[in-house]
Amino acid sequence: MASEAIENYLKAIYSLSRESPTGEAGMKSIATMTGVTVGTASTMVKRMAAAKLVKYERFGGVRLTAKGDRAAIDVQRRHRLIETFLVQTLKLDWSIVHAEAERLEHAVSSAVLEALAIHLHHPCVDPHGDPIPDADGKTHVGRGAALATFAPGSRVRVARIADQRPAFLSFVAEHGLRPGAKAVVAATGSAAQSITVQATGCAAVTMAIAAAESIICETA
Amino acid sequence: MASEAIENYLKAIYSLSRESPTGEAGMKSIATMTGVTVGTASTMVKRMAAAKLVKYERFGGVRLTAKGDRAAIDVQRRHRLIETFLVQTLKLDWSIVHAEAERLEHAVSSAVLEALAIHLHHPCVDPHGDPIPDADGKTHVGRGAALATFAPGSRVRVARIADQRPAFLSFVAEHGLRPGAKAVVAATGSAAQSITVQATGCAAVTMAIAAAESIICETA
DNA sequence: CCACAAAGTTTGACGGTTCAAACTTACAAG
DNA sequence: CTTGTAAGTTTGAACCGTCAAACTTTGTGG
Repeated sequence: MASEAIENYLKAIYSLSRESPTGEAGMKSIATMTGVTVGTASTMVKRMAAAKLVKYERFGGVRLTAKGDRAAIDVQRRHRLIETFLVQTLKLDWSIVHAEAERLEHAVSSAVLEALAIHLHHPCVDPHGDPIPDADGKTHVGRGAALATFAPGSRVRVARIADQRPAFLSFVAEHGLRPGAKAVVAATGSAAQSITVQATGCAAVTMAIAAAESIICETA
Repeated sequence: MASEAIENYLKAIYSLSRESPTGEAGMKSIATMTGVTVGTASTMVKRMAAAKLVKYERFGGVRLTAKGDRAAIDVQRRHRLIETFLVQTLKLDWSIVHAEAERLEHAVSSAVLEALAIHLHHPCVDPHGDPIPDADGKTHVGRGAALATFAPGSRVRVARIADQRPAFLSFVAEHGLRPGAKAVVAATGSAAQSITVQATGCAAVTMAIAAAESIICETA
């Protein structure tokens, strides 16, 4: 249906508008996220508007239509199921599957996708703890807050890592902070903008508050 | 490396030149096989020649270079491993996996491909019995002759089905003639251009000699 | 309220892949 | 040896996705 390029714009607009207070995405950020110049993003968004995937007006923000939203969620389902498959079935490393899934997500038909879902027993989160929308596009929302918000002494369970960069994922895994792991917040140094945390069975690690923003936890 | 389009031309030229006495492919057949006009094929072959993937001169036949040959075999390996995966791991139907693999073969990286090979225990034939080249591009050749060439009374083992059309594959499967199955040639009607064969545990079936050309067997 | 920076738009161009249609070559049959 | 046909080539145009660069709008600090 939508071309590979369009699917990438959909993903970008989806995630940008999700974390914007206005619920709209700007051209600059769309361009940055898709790795393209602002002019290109502008051109493509206009094309997407013609295809009724987004709504926007000149110099105003970009917002997905219901159709665009559904399409974006579809891509997300494909992406996350593929990541799960790559880690679980093919035993590929957690830290690299994001890039691989990025290429494959545009090539899986829905027949293959559903067979994949069956093979994996309909998982509801991917290896990073991100929720996988079901075939109807509904997502089972997980609660949780950034590790940065917990007070010293808190016992937490890691739910999700909200940063796909391989180096960060390797760092996190190395210190035992994968989704599902239990940990204790040892100390928070507000002066040093840092937080120290110890996962069960691992050495304590100190990281910047900014990094801890990407580690989503629940009270254990 | 090579674009998706180019990979498709490579596959076409590879298989056409393989079954041509001269070892060369014609523009018309390349165009037909890739589903494109002759003019387009001509244009693209010229481009491939510039990229040293094929050798050809105006109004002469097209032949793969060593580099093109290697690239074509690579695509074939990807295609066949994916087909095997779709049938074996995802339990998709034998008769439809060809089309699915056609879309996926351009999106699997070599990391994913090798992980797939390991997961499948390095199979050497795909679900149709076609040999899967190894990572170095070497193919373990299987002997065998068309079912059409066996005399009445011959006991055979089906080795390979050399026709990917879903209807044909369904027909073959329905009569128990999947790769690996044992069968007996009951009769050959040279006047009716037909052959009757019975797979172990199935009813006998009569088909045209032309159809039996696509069923490759070995003496059992 | 003005000027300037940041964001957004437009335009012209390019590479890749495709088509239709006009044209050329090769070759076999008479 | 001519000629008709099948095969092949070329050309001009289109669409997609992209860029660079010129331009316009918005909104904010002084």
